[in-house]
Amino acid sequence: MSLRAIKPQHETRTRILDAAEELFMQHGFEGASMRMLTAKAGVNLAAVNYHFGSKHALIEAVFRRRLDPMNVARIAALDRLEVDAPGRVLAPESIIRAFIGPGLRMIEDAKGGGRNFIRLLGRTYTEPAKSIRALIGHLYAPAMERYKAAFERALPQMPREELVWRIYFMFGTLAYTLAATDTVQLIAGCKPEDRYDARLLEERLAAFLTAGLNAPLKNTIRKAA
Amino acid sequence: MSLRAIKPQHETRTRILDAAEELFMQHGFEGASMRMLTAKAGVNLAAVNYHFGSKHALIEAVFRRRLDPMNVARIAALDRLEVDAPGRVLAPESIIRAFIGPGLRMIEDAKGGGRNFIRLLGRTYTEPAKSIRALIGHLYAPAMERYKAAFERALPQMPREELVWRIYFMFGTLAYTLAATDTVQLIAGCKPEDRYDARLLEERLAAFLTAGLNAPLKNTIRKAA
DNA sequence: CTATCTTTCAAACGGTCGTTTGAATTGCGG
DNA sequence: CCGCAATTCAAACGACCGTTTGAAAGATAG
Repeated sequence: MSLRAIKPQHETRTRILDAAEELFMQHGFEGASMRMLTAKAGVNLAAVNYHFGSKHALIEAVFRRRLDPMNVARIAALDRLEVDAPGRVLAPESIIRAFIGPGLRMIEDAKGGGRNFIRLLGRTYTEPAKSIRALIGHLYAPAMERYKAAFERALPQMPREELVWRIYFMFGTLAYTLAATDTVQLIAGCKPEDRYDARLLEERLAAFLTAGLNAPLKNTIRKAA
Repeated sequence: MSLRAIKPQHETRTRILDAAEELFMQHGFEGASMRMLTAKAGVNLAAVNYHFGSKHALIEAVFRRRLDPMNVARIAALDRLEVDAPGRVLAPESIIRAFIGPGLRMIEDAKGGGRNFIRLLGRTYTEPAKSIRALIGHLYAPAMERYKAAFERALPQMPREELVWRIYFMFGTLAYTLAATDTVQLIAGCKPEDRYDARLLEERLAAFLTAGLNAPLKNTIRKAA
């Protein structure tokens, strides 16, 4: 009934979340101030505290908005694998692809904030603030449990302790790869337009991680210490 | 000539560096304030600006103190490999071990700040502040060049672009592994006392990274996109 | 002991932080 | 059109930030 187009019920909330996603990624949680953030969103300084309660609650909301659906998708992908091959043992590579797929698909969302979020997420695994690490761990827990169990079923001959470490290494590689923008000059040798070709990146990652996960078990591993 | 033991020429500098190393690791560069830092070091608030000039210069000094010798050790380890096997092609695993060795050895320095530093360093690869990422990249550049060349010589049949990515993945795994303290509950299944058994960790990492680096080259990799 | 240079110290600087407040504005069912 | 609730707004709050200052204290050489 007005000149302006429909005003969504919580447009202000969304504008704040979008601005926060980008600024947290660029400057970190402490480096991005409420004044920066509300200015970018085009809302009043007090709006964050009104709609979210505090800066910390805003951080939490930024993660929940994207991470919850992403982990739902991860679990769904694993479900699909198990339904399609009932009773059979899954190939480790399939499980790896099911896990990294949703993350890489979000990176293709170039203009939307999806790419920003993925980079922010990668950063956050090594965030100093304990409360934030705890939040991330909490949001990840359900998917993590499912995948850990799937890997254990797919690799019954591997010692549990070694498997936990290898899952950990895979997780680290993924996190770091997604977090890095132009972190190290190392990547200089690669064409910029390839950096976010999710299809190519998925192939490269899947090959690397699968080989790492299936690395031969030297007898020294259990013997040492 | 006094009651107190010898007062090293720059004891204050050292105390500040040690405190900064630990607090930067715990709270991040922005989260650790000058007041925290000087209180922990037991020096006056103005001491940092007097001895280093600014907080940023202190951050730089913290990195230089440990990173320079570490990269010297890395290059020396590679030199030793090449001298011991003149003319022969190095095994990729040897190169990997030469690179991760100095980092893992520093982690064994439990009571000293070495372990703190390694964890701080792992965090910093994904640091939002551009100036800090640039500093790290700069300090790493010489060692990085040498190792990249060594991998190219050791794996002449691998496409350069794919090799760059795999080096990148290895770097990420290492960084993340060292950075993580108790980041994700994932690691819950592993005995705490094993977490920093550098010998065990080196074996696990070397096996994982070597397998990933040598992963089979699917023909899809170059074809896609 | 004196003179000179280095280092330490308490205090304050201007600025920015996250948050709160109370009034103004808006949207909407009656 | 009115009344009420939800939202926006400008302004201010106290706290903490990194840095600077100028005087006090310590070390050193003649």
